Amino acid sequence: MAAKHTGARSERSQRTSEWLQPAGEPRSEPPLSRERIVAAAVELLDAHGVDGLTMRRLADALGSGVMSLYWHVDNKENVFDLALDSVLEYHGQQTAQQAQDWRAEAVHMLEDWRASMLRHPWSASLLPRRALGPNILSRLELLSKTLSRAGVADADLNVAIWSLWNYVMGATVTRASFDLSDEDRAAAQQRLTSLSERYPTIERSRLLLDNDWDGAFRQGLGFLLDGLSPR
Amino acid sequence: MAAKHTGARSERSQRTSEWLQPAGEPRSEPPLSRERIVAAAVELLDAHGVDGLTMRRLADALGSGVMSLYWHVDNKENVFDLALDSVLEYHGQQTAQQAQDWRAEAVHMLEDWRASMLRHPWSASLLPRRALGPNILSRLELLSKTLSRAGVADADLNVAIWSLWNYVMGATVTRASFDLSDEDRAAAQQRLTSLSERYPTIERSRLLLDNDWDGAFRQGLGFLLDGLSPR
DNA sequence: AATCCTATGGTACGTCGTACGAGTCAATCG
DNA sequence: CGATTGACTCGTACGACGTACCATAGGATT
Repeated sequence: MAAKHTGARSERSQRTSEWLQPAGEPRSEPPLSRERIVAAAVELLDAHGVDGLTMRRLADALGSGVMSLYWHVDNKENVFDLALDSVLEYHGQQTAQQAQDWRAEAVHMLEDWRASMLRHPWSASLLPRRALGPNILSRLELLSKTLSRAGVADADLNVAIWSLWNYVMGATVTRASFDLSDEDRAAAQQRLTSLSERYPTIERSRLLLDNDWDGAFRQGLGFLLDGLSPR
Repeated sequence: MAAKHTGARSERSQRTSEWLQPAGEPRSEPPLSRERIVAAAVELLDAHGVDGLTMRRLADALGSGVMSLYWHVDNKENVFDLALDSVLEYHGQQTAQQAQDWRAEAVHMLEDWRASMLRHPWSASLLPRRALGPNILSRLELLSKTLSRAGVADADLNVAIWSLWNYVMGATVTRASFDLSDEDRAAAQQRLTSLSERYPTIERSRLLLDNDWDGAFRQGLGFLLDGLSPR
């Protein structure tokens, strides 16, 4: 509701008179904008995780006052929403061979999706709490079109879409949570060995130690697509 | 590390002398314990969501001082861990016919899993950030045994487990996030209609309006198991 | 009687999100 | 030209949070 804005105002007056520059501050800050705020937020989230993003830190990183942010953004939740969606944009090149190999196209989009989120592990833990942003909807739309073109029956379409979505979401969320556990790598290792007697089967198959996440993702996706393919 | 405890001390002295009871306070609070704390935390989470759980509120609900909690619990993160794991316990009855119908057994466990989490929607948004608790590992162990018994090749076993896990996780996380969006039901509705031109395919298939979540989950799970089944 | 362990909780500190309102500056209008 | 308006910035302050620190009390052990 609030925060109307145009993004006009190209550059600032650049500090003409010297008599108020408090100290050596060579920064010529561009004006605030929703875009700059979101970019800085993503940077902070990448660097310090979900808990590392505070409005004060964000303002510091932008060289502005804290409350100035609230002109461009509703509140902190809104920052999370925008940061998440900004990270999920898809630049899928529409090659001419898209129609002939629907399966490759779907796999490509879904792998890109997963990769985008793993580049920003905080995004996975944010997703469950936020509504669907435009970039997510775009991907669902594209997936829907692709499957439809592939010959999936209309009656099965929604189930197919959700199945693929669920698979990607789950894989990403799981993988990201493993990434985040660097703080207690030692504890995890110890827990694994201490529990090997209690969970013999998954210990034997080395379920938690298997590091070929990408391969497992691709292979499982293949199985799922097998199940979904029109027979 | 801290917070050793026995859980001994069965009941308190029940307030014998009246001369210090400040006012009509008919509560005979049992002593604190990790179990009571976790139970109260789950209750608060159910009622007020993730952000509604604070240590002060938790202490109030238990009729104790805030800092007393820290004797039994390391910190707030620890409370989240315990609450999450407590909600994921599985009471799978080991019927005799388990060996013959591995597929039904897997489906049963996975649907119970999903149902448990949907009973406590906050659990889905918590999962991505926390390590694997014992109850999660138990379920993975059971799933592993079941699939192994079903004849899934050892080489495919981990992929199969993760695929199913991912599917359930994704489905649950997605579903729970839809549940949580009751605060902006109006906004969502408006967004849907306003965006119907931009996303024609998913609008036409009514992807976001389809309310048969349970059916879609079961059906998609079927597809996935089809793909995973040894041929 | 002295000591120790378990358990409770009051006070206080630093940090958080953000409401409020005063400030600056350019554009517009009379 | 001065007055007004609207976009934008930000200092101050408030209430709520997690939790470190420390004082306390009572039962068990010595």
